[in-house]
Amino acid sequence: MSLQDTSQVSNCSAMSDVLNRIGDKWSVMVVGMLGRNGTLRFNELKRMINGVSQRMLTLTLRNLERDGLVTRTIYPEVPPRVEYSLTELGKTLQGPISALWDWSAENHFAIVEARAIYDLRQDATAAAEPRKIAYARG
Amino acid sequence: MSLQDTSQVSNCSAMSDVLNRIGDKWSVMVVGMLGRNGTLRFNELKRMINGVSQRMLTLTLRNLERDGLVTRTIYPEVPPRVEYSLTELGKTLQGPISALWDWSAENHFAIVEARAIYDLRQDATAAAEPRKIAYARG
DNA sequence: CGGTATCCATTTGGATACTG
DNA sequence: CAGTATCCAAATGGATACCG
Repeated sequence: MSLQDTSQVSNCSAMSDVLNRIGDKWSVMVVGMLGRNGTLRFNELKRMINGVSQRMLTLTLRNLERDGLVTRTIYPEVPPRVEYSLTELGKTLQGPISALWDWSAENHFAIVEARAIYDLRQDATAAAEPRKIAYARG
Repeated sequence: MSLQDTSQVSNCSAMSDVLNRIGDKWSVMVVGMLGRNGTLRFNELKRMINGVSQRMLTLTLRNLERDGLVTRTIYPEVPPRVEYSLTELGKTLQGPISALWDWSAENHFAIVEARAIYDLRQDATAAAEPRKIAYARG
């Protein structure tokens, strides 16, 4: 099976399944952070990932652990310490995620701009229309 | 500003914003399909993307159009024909998306496997535990 | 510190019916 | 063909309180 073959319509369900996990915002953030920093504690991650709630971070980490992308190490101390890092599999995901991250950094402004233009157009055409539904059943 | 600099904590909100759009399943699928096939009609996309509803495909395409990633061309015929393709900006997203797609194809099985193992462990430890809550308020 | 449990508002998205 | 509109069930996720 050649490598180029991945461009076929097949694997659509695999992609779909994978995306359900790593396609979500928090997962990408966690992998990104762990990729850069190697090992992080729960609250370190929480502080670094802007806006994540404790609940969501916990869920995200559990799912990543379940999928074999992240390891969780508990140190039985008081107060407890739990450290997270990427597995070997998780590290291979770093490349694709980084690419996405870089793309975001490079093109975020273009997107924001495109949105503004699109919205202006919508407003303009909406205003140009002769008031759509009024008078119905009058 | 050097390219390596994107590895800083900054751009977290840009990434977050971008992920809200392209991090969702259907968007990735649409960009993937349009990237491969160049130009596609609405129902062609619908048939190629397994499981997408008409509603979701419409919403996804509108959002991608709004973000400047996809163009929408209407041909005033009967029956109507509407064609979608990637913009230049959209094409630059192809690289990152392809990388993710290839990664999915390569590692899907490893993930499924990891899940199975994780779930087995959970079941095992659950069974090993001495019945957690019972007798409370007895 | 690193969680879990519960509640509840909001969002999401499929199903269905209708339209130019 | 390519949508739009509406309804409604289910999933999502924040807030809060409590625990080892």
